Formats: sequence, C-alpha cells, structure tokens
Amino acid sequence: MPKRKASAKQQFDAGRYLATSGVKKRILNFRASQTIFLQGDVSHSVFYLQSGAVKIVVSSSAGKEAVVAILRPGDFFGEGCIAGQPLRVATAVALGPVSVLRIEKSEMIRVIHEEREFSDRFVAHMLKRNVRVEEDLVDQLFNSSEKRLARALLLIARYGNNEKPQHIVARVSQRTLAEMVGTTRGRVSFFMNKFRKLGFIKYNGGLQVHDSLLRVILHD
Amino acid sequence: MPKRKASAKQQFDAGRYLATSGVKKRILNFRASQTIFLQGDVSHSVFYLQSGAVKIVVSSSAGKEAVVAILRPGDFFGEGCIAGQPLRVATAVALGPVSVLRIEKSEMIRVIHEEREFSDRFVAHMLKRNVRVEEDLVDQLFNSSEKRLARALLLIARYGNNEKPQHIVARVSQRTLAEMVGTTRGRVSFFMNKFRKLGFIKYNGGLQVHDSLLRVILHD
DNA sequence: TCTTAGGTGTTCAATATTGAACACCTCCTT
DNA sequence: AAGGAGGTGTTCAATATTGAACACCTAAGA
Repeated sequence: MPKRKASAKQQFDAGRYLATSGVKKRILNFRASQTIFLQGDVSHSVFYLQSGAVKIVVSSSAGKEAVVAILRPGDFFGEGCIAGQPLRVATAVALGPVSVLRIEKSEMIRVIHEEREFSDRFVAHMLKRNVRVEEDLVDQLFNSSEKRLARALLLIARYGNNEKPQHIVARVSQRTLAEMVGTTRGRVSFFMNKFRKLGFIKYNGGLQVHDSLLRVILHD
Repeated sequence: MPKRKASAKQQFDAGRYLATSGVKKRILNFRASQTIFLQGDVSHSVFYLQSGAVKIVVSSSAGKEAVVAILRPGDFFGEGCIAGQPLRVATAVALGPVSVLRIEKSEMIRVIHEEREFSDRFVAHMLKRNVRVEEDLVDQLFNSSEKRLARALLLIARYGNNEKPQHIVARVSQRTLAEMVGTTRGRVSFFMNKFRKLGFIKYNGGLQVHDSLLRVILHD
C-alpha cells in the first residue's frame, strides 16, 4: 500500500481496489429496468455499483411498492446478508445501463478482515447509509406528502448531475416518485403542477428543478 | 434461563470486552428522563449501552418530535461521529436508570482497527440497525397509523421482556407512542381503546400486549 | 400505418388524519 | 389537604389523503 498522504483523508478508492486487487468477484452488466435481485431470493453476495443507477424497492403483501433508496456509483447494496439475513428483503432494479461487482459473502468478510482501509470504507458507507435512511424516516414522520415530494425532487436533482447549474432530473415517472414519497400518483401529479405554476420546476424536455423549490420545505 | 450454549458464532461479547480491556472509556450513569446528549451538540464520542433503555428523539424546527429508536443493552449509539458527522442529529434520553460507556471517537476507531472481533461486532451492529431503520421506513410508507401503532406495541412488548409468556410493556406514555408511530396522541388513545375492546391488549396495572394484536397488521 | 402500453392531468366521493380543545384521572410535592 | 404536573378518554370541525375512475398524449413496435 502506498504511503498515506498527510492531508488526504478519503484517499482510498474502494472501487479501484475491488476492481484491481485479487478480490474474488464478478462483473455483471444490466440494462434498463432489469432486475439485479428479487425480494425473497436467497442472499449470499454483496454488490458494488460501478456505474449507472439502481433503485431498491420493497413490495408489501398488499401489492404496494416503496422505493427505499436510489443508489449511485460507489454504493454497496445487498449487504444485509453479512448481518445474517438469509433472504433479500428488497428488489434491486437497474434504472439504466448498469455495471456492478458481485462479491460472495464469505469473500467480502475475508476482505473486510484483511484490508483495513477497505474495512474503513465499508463501515463509513454503512454509517452514511444509516444516516440517510434515518433522515428519510424522519422526513416521513414530520412532513406532508407535498414537502416529501419537494425533498425527493431536490435530492434527485443534486444526485443526478451535480455539475450543471440548472438541475436536470433523470427520467423519473410520477409512479416512481409516488413510490419514493409514499403517496399516490394522482397526488404527485397534483403537486408537480402546483410546483410548476409557482415556477419551482420546469418541464422543458427533461424536468428542471429550481433551488427555489426549497421554499416548499422550509416555509411553515 | 438456561446457560448460554457456546454455539461458536456470536461468542464475542463486545460489552465485556469494552468493560474489561484497556480501552479508554468512561462509565456514565443517568436517571429517568435525563439527557445523554442533545441534538446540535458537537459529537466526538460513541456510546455503548450497558443497562437500561434509551430513546433517540429528533426534533423538527416546527417543534414536532419523533422517536426514531428505542435502544437496549448491547446497542451502540451516537456512532454518527465516526462517519464524520460533526454534530448530534438527535437527542438521546434515558428511559429509566441507565448505565453507558462513553468512548472517544479516536479511541473507537483505534479499537475497531486493532480488535478484529470487536470490529466484526460493530459492523454487525450497524448492519442490523440499518435493517431495522429501513423496516421502520417501509412501515411508514405502507401502513396506516393504526397498523403502525400495533407494530410498535408488538415490538416494544417483545423487546421489553422476552422471558414472560404474556408480554408486559414497560411504562410508555401515549405521547411517546405517538412520537414513535408518527401520529397524534389523540389518535393513539383512540386506537388503544379499540384494541382493548377487541381484547388485543389489556390494562391490568401495566400494559399487556397479546399476540392476537398481530391480526391488526395482517388483516387487509 | 395502426395499435398498444405507459405516462400524464383531472375529477370526485369516501376516509383518514390533524389540531385543539375539555374534563377527568392519579400520582407527587408542598 | 391543596396544588400541580402528567397522563388519559373524548369531542369536533377543518384538512389531507386515498382509490378509482376517465380522457388525453406520446413513443415504439407489429
């Protein structure tokens, strides 16, 4: 391992490490809306997202669906098996062309033990993920569906492409938004138009989310 | 209670290790409803709950409060600082007499590096916690407040004392329940009485939760 | 080209939920 | 014993939300 830079903290690149080291893994590619794993599958491997976006969906017995996470390159998913979950508790779906690394549970545990920096990175990832899910939970507990939708749009916009000044959201249907926010499609449509009338979002080709949408969340 | 079988795997006792090894820590004791740390405090230490119960509360700017977790002995909390969170994002309150270990962030990181079994235990804890919060989120997304209350009662009952055949819940006010479930106290009162009339719970001194309460969750 | 599947805007009645009261308890403390 | 601070049961009107339609639009395939 190269000498640690004094200042550079998050120097270690888990993706590069996984890709280039002797870690036993497999590269898998998926196309839009293909299923990576299905809720109820036996679970014995962890995934690392190299490129593209993935959504994590939970289905209820009543047939409802909820999107609990949208993942970006650098994220792990399916880590539940390390904690002893025998089955997948959610379904992972590619939102576009996607490339992932699949690492067997036992191999993952081995690597976590042997490579301290990788272990650090993994723990950091879990902690961050935890923070994020907890934020989502608090959002549900505190806010109305209008505010939750506003927050979801802002988050997607920033994650989607943080380089553009005017945030353009990747193609997300109202149905998916409804499943993320925890409401019905009709409601999403209603609020989207309200936001549009107020100038918070625009529809020029793709969807544009303006920062002023924050007012929806902040105000009263 | 029969003697613990040495069934190989979860043999390592993180609490014992923390308490007896050379890990730099501090033992702190609190009484009922004392604050362990406050949302907004600077955060540079992790806590390990030795005995008692702790609730984690998030306050919104609008003055609403949400209980995002009830912790039991063996749980860590305040781990956000390891992920780089500079401030506490929630308040930790003792639900009764409580004894905790406080470990500085830097010391915690050192121990995670040096003691493999401890590290495993910590990662396992984070993963489990993650699963739990995600379940709570899904619960919010799918279920009505009636079902959420039923689930909360069942969870508390089982956690509270898993040794008794008839589950007796520790003293939890309707206000706290409302904050856990994400609804109003009036609503909790309403459903509690509904459950009682249906024989799902009883009020003999303490609150008794019957397994039949599961029907509320399962039935359509 | 025709057809179809998915996405969207919109409506409406039926429910669920809130927020804020009020009266009544039961512990505590003074 | 009086007072107070929680906790509880209950009410009510005002809102928010659902669920299920229906019509319209677009893109993509046969």
